[in-house]
Amino acid sequence: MAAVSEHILDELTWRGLIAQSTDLDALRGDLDAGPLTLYAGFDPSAPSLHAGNLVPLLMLRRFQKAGHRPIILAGGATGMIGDPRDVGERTLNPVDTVADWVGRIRGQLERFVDFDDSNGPGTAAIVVNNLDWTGPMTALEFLRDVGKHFSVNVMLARETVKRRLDGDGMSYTEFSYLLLQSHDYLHLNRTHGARLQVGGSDQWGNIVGGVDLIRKVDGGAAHALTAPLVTDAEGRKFGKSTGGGNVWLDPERTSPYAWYQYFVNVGDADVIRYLRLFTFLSKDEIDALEQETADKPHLRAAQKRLAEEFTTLVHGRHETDQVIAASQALFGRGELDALDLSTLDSVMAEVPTGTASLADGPTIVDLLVTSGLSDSRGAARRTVNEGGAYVNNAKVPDEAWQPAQDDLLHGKWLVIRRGKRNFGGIEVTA
RNA sequence: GGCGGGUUGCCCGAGCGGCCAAUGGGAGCGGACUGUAAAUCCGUCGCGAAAGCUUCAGAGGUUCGAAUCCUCUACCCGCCA
Repeated sequence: MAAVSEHILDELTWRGLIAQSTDLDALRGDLDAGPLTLYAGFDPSAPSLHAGNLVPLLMLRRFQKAGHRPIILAGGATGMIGDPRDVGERTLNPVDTVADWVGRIRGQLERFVDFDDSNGPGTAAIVVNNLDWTGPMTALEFLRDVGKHFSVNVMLARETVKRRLDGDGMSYTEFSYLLLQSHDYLHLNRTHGARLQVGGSDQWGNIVGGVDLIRKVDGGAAHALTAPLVTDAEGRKFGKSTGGGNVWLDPERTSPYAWYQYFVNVGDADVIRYLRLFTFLSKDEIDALEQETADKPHLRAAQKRLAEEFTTLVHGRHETDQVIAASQALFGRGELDALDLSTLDSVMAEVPTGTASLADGPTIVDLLVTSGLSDSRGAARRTVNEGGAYVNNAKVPDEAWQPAQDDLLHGKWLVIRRGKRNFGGIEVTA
């Protein structure tokens, strides 16, 4: 606990979390006047949040720790419309799918803030769903009370809209997204006194739309603050650079072990920035890790710390201890057959596994597929022929290779590896 | 409602009756180098051991033979009403 509390805006600044904002001095004044209510919205565009969503979510958490009140908005209404993106018109998701996803995401969101006043009086978080106030609204109300305040001229000037008009075009539905989100801000401003909305920088236009609406309709002053979109040093969208696909919060989609491994593998050029964005470590701690990365990069101290902190935040301390132990067992210098059975069992619990029987005479190709390390037998054969297949850390160069009783660790496990760092297991049954 | 253009593998994008499982790029994957990093280089990249099988929005059809031609359906784009 820092003795002298740093101003939240100063902290966000050194963390690199402020991309765009309305008048920061005015915001600072409001923040200093007492607990400020702020919100961020999360649309159910998938059945789970992914790592990138955590930037604004943790931002709410940071504000709460600084004595302010966060509102988490689950986009049950906006999720049925879809925020326009550059690549083209979205396909509408079925209503019951959206409802299902809202429920799942809401459960994930709730884990990152406190719902009591443990961070100070008036800081208890609340969760809302914009479907609750958007759903009952009639089309006429929407057009008269909300639509009337928006100039199509201005809307057409938005970057995303311009790009879309140059490309595939855009439906009226997506074009209207801005109005829904703007109305959310107005609603939360009226009902909960929300005076700040935060989000990723891609949300800037939507957020400012709400600020303008509040001013026009109620004459109120509200603030906007966005965080930069997280990309790696190559400018690639965060979460897309390793293994393809997103890094999900849902442990069924991205196991805690995979999550940990993803962050252990972050490049030197990104790791310090990620520490600032995704952890609550102090500036001094991060600076020290930066120095260590510069001096002894091979130790990967910053990566390990990032992975540990971030995994703990998302999956809890217990899971994190498990995956760290598993990672050490698999990537450490020790021999796999030196692991005792209970350790090996718990390591295998963290990686993808399958079962096989020696009586069936499985080959290395079968093992790669049933462990889940290879998508198809063809891919598995390729891996073997490329010299990327290992059993118990010994290279298997022949696709016809079959395990023998002697190969089993503790009489039951085969540790399969594809490439340098993809581990899986086979539990051998009689 | 009318006319015209489009829908290709994870993404972008060639192909325009056989030589197409389908050029090219990106991503992904494996190897070398290293530090479970980056950059670079090499290889690979529908399923199948193979014969072969299933793909080019969907459904039919023409043909010895279709991603390529015809018909209908869905969706997208543009112009006109």
